[in-house]
Amino acid sequence: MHHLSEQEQQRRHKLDELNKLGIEPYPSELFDVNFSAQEILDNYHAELNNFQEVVLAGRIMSQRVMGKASFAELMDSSGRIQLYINRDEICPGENKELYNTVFKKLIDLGDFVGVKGRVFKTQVGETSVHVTEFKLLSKALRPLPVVKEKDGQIYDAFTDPEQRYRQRYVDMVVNPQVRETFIKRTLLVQAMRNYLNDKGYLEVETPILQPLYGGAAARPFKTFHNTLDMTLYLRIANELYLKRLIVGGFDGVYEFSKDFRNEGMSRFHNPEFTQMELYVAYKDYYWMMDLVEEMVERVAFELHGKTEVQVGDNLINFQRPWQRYTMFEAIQHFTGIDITDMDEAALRETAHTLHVHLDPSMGKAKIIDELFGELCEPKLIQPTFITDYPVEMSPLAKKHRSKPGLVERFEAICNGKEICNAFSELNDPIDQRQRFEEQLELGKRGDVEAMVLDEDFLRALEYGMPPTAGLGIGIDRLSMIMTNSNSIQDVLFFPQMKPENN
RNA sequence: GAUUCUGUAGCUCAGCUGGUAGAGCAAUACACUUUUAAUGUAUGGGUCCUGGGUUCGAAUCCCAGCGGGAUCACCA
Repeated sequence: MHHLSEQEQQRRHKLDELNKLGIEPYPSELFDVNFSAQEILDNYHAELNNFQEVVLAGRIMSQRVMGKASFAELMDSSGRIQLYINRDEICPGENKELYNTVFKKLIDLGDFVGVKGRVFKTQVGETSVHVTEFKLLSKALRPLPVVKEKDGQIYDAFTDPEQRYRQRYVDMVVNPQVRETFIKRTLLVQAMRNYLNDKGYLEVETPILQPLYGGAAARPFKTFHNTLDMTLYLRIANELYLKRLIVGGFDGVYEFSKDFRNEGMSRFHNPEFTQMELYVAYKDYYWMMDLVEEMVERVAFELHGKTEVQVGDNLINFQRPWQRYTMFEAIQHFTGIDITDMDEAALRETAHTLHVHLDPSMGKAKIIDELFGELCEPKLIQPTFITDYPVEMSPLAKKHRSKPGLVERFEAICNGKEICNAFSELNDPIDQRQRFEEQLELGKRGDVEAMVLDEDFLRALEYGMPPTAGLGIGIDRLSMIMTNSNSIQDVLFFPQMKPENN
C-alpha cells in the first residue's frame, strides 16, 4: 500500500461518510441506461422537447456548485453532457441531504453516477440534462488529472508520456483522442478481416509456443515447459505453420498474430507486436500486390471515408494503383546509378561515393539492402511496391522466374517505412533445405538473427506445397499511419515499459 | 547502444549568481437557483527522483545511480 495523499485520505473519509448515511458506494444492482450522452446531443431539438425521460450514467468530470443549483459534466463512453441539478428537485421533501451532503460534499470528480432527468437547453444554449434522480454508482478513491478546455485551448493537459503509457486507463479517461485512435485500430483490423473473409479465406490460429522459432530473421524469447521438460520459444512469425496448412489442403489461410522479438525498443518497435499473415495457394507475388493495394485502399476508405490520409506533414493517398519499382529501379531512380550488374567491389565503391556507411562484413546482398534503406526507403512517402530482392536476404522466398540472384518478393513502403513483406513462397524442398543450411552457416559465423533449420517444415514441403503467395503486414505500423501516430506506443494500449520502481 | 534534454503539490509548471518551497487548476470550509477554465473569501497540501560531495547553508553547484522524453543506429 502506497502512502496516501491528502486527497486520497479525504476520499476514503467520504467513503465512510457515505456508509454512515446508508449509501452503498459500490452498489451491485444494474443501472439501466436508456441513452448515451452523444445520442442526446445529436438528436435533441428544443422545439420538439423530445427527450422527456433519459437515464444515463458515467463519470462526473466537473462540478460547478452555485448554492441551491449546480452544473456538472457527465462523461460516458460516447462523450460528455452537462447536468443541471436543482436541490429542491432531487430532494423534494424536507430532507436536503442528497443534495447538500451527498452531491455537494461526498461526490468527487471521477466518481461514477447514474442520473434520470429530462433534456433541455440552458440560457446559453447548451443541451443539458435536468436531473430529477441521482445515484452514486462507484466512488473513485484517487483523483484524476483535471484537464480543462476552453475555446479549443487545453489547460493542464495530462501529457507525461510515461504516465500516459503506464496508466493508460487514466490517459483514456482524460484524453478522448486516445480512445479514437484505438477505435480506429480495431476498425482497421475488422476491415481487413472482412475483406479476407469476403474472399473466402479461413482465419486460423497457430502455436505461439514453438519448439523451434522460424519465419523471420530475429532473436526470440525463450521459455520452458515443465512437464515436457523442454525449451519453447515465443513465435517470431507464423509463416512456417501457415504454410503447413497450405500443404494440408487449405487454399487460403490467414492469422492475426501477436509475434515476439527479443530486440531493441524504439518508437517503431515493441517486443510484442501484431502481424497479419496470409497465404493463398496457386497465386504468385504479382497477384498478392494487387490484393494488398485493394485491401489497404479499402482500409483507408473505411477509416477515413476517402483514400487520402494525413500523416504528419504528408498527405498519403492509398488509391490504386501504387507505384511499383524493382529494388534496382528504385536505387537508380533516387541515385541515378544502375547497380544491376555490379559486383561487390563496384557496389562498395558506389556506396562510398554516395556516403553510405558499410560494415566490412557485409556481403553483396546486404550492401544493396543498405543502399536501398539509406537512399530510397525514407523518400518513399506515397505507398510504393519494391520488388525483386537479392536471394541471400530472403531464405523463404522463391527464386525469381527470370532474374538470376533475385527472389520473387515485394515490400510495400509508405511514409518512409515498410508496411508489408510478401513473396512467391519457396515450395521446392531441396532449395529450401539449402537455404536453411546457408542460414546455419550464418548462425555459426555469429549472426544472432539467422534462421534455424526446421526439419518438420521441410518434411511438410516434401509432401508437396502448391505454388503459394504469402504476405505479412504489420498491423501496428499500419495503425500508426492510419491514425497519424508518431510512436508505436500510441497504437498499443499497454506498450512494454521498464519496471516501475516507486 | 550513442547524443541530448529532463525529474519540484493530485495535474500543468515557475523557482535568477546557493540563503526556511511558489502559482494556476484540483482538494477542504463558507457564500451563491441557468453556470461552463463559473465566481468570491479563507484553509490545508511537498522524501524538490535516490545516494554521495562542495559549502556555515543545496531544489539550485559537482559526481554517481535510477526513471523518463526526443533524435540517431539495428530488427516489423
